[in-house]
Amino acid sequence: MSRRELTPPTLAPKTSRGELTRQKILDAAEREIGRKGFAEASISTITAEAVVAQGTFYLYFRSKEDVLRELVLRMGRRLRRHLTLATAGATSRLEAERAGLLAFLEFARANPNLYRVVEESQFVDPSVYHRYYDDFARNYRSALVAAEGAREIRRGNADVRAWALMGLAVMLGHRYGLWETTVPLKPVADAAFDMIANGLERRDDDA
Amino acid sequence: MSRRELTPPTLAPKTSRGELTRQKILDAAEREIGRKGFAEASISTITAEAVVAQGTFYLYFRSKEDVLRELVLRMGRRLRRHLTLATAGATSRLEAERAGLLAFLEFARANPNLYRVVEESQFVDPSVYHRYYDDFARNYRSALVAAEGAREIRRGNADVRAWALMGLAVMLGHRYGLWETTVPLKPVADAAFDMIANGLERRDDDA
DNA sequence: ACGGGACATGACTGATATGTCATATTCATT
DNA sequence: AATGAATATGACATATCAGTCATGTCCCGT
Repeated sequence: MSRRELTPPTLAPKTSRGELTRQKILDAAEREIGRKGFAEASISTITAEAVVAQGTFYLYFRSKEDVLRELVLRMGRRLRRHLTLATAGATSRLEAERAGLLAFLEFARANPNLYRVVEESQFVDPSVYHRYYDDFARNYRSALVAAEGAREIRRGNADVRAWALMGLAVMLGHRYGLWETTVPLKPVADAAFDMIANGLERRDDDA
Repeated sequence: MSRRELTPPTLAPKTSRGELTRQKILDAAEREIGRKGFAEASISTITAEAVVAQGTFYLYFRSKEDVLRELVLRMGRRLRRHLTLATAGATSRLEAERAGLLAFLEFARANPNLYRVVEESQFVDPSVYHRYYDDFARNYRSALVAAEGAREIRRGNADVRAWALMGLAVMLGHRYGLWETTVPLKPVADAAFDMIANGLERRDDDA
């Protein structure tokens, strides 16, 4: 499809009016792609939804792929902010884990379109998708390593753990955030957290 | 795109020659879609890869979506067989868990194309994707419930656990099966299993 | 060895979407 | 109120692709 990366002809808006239009297009794209998927959402659908002309699109984006990349970054920023706020009061790594998991599920349910857009980016531009998760994984990893150092959690492979925990959250977000949109999220997060914290293996404490 | 479901004109092959051609097309589609993604893989690309004429495609499939559905089913069958064999010798649920996880990662690394096809089905036909995971989840759930009954594992929400474990495996399969294709899988599976079985929380046993 | 159902071909049509471009409008600045 | 840079328009040329169809080949059963 699009090959060259050199010389962005216009791209970044120079006035607040331009910035506003760019945002309108991004918002429309989020809705359109989230609803109908990347393939079905055409540039003309998006610009119609944004109430701008087709040509206007190419003032700010080089292609449909380009918008999607931008949307993945947007999702990363928003989710990060949301999780930071949600885990701010946590007094330990495990408390942060419990709160973060619930917050993630709530975020997924509140932002189904963005959620789908990120998942779809995997097939449109694997490198942004990769980077998206890598960023989260890096943070996650450091948090786990720190908690190990503070003797809050058992020692283990922090990398594998970080990715495993992300996968767990993503699937639950899918299932209970996008599919089963009515079941209460708290019990789900609690049940998952129980497994994360205590494991499946039976011990002597419980009957 | 395609709307009506009634009256399949030909579809199912009546001779072994036909069945062979159908398989050639399915194999080609698996490679093409796995490599280039659903959008980029055109019918003509697929038939070229399969070395049959374009029209032949429509003897056995109604659309590109149709092939994808078939490929998801194929993945389900193959993976199920693989996991059944891998966990056959396990003497407990947790042993099955450990073996199954490793087997899954190995399967993902050995079948990257099928793996991607399944993930992409999510955006082409959410219902098959949903069903695919639902089938696995149902089995998983019963296994967990049975293990609870046999007092092998702690009691808990089997549904949430099943989906959480699937998500964990899927993400690790992605990361260590498709992205990091050289790191040994055994340690990854072991590390993940350790978290699943024992949890993150520190206990009195370990120093 | 021939009749007929199954299978196979590939050129062609219609529909749709992308990205361009000549032209028009806005608006801050002078 | 004139200027020009930034922004906006929408018709259109171009490309691509899905699905059809008239025609032809294979091969089993008799």
